[in-house]
Amino acid sequence: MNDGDGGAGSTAPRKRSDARRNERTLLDAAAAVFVTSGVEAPVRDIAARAGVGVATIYRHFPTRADLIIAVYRHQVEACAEAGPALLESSATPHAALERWVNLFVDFLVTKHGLAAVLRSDDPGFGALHAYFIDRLLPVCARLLEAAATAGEIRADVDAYELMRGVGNLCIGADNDPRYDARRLVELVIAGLRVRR
Amino acid sequence: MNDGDGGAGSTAPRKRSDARRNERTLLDAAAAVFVTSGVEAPVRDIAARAGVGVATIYRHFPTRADLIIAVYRHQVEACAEAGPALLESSATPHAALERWVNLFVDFLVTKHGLAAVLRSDDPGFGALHAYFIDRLLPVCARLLEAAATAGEIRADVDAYELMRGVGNLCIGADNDPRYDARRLVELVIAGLRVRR
DNA sequence: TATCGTTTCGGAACACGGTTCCGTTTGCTC
DNA sequence: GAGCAAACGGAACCGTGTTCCGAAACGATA
Repeated sequence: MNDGDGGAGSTAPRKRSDARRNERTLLDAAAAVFVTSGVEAPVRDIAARAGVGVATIYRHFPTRADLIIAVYRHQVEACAEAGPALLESSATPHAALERWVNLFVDFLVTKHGLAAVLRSDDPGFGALHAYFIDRLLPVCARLLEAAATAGEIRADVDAYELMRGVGNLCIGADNDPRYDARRLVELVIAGLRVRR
Repeated sequence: MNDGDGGAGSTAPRKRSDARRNERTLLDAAAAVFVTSGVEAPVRDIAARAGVGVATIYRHFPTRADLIIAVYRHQVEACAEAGPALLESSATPHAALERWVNLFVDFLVTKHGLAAVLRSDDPGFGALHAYFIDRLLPVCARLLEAAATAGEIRADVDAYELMRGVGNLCIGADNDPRYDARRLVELVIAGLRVRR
């Protein structure tokens, strides 16, 4: 949470320089390994890539979830911020919702194995699940609400359920040419529409 | 495939009695353990429950997928056979499709962890994936085709993609009270309908 | 029923990945 | 430069899947 150099200037003891350097190195290494081997790549691989010992990973990122969060934080933030922007720039709330969901799906399917781990009941990934929910659920809820208010979609859809469902649909969407998650998600979005 | 007592009387050397007994015992034990601990329960747990050594499991079921298949074969068969029956007994092909998909979903969500393993890219589960596809895909395709012919749904939906999507939606549907896979699947089915 | 060859068994051993521990090193402060 | 705390690295530990091999059980034969 606190990287040691910014902060509110309160009780942050500023980390040692090698610690900060390693943290950065680890993030880069993890990002690289995630691209080639997926987010479930062995910890040792990431450590080797970064040229550090495995314990250093655990020291900086107590759970694997923390590491994944740190690696993708920027992109998740961008996705979260895109919500309101899309709502403003789109012709209709439904269009905004659709575009936002596509953004989310594109993010998930390009990160090998991320969707699979997002819903994992493994307590080790609880933090990851929580982060995504905390950050994106309100955005999704806002879009849903706007579309429902505009009478474009059913009012009985729960944002959590939708996000969870979309996340699930993205699982394994890489490495299977016969399966296109985007099409299925599109089907769900179509199912949301009120029948006229 | 061949349990050693039936067969075409060709080259089946009839297995030893203890082997047959253990196979049955293992199936029962696995079924029991799957109910309480899910299909990803440790091999040792299943062996212990059956009162046999771990090697005995591997001897009878070379991969975990083979064991899972054997345990659920009856139910999968029943699901497959329900397809044509529903098509005949339902008012419309679309109704039959909906009911069949619900059957499939009910099956998946009541088997802890099965959906998660069904789509797994782990080669060890390839046989499981293949079995489900082999057995159920034609049934699903038939229902889709009938509904499409009747003009009730889009004609551009691929059966594989639908099954895969439905399977994905069922992942983790147990142990999360906020997530109801049935509702999401319903949304997909609704999305299939042609807009009038 | 006693013997023997073969099948099957059981558990130890191995492989592999996550996680923790501890002696050593490094950076910071004085 | 000395002292101290933070941080490090890699060995060790643990749980799980998988394989190996000596022992036991089976069933045919005499």
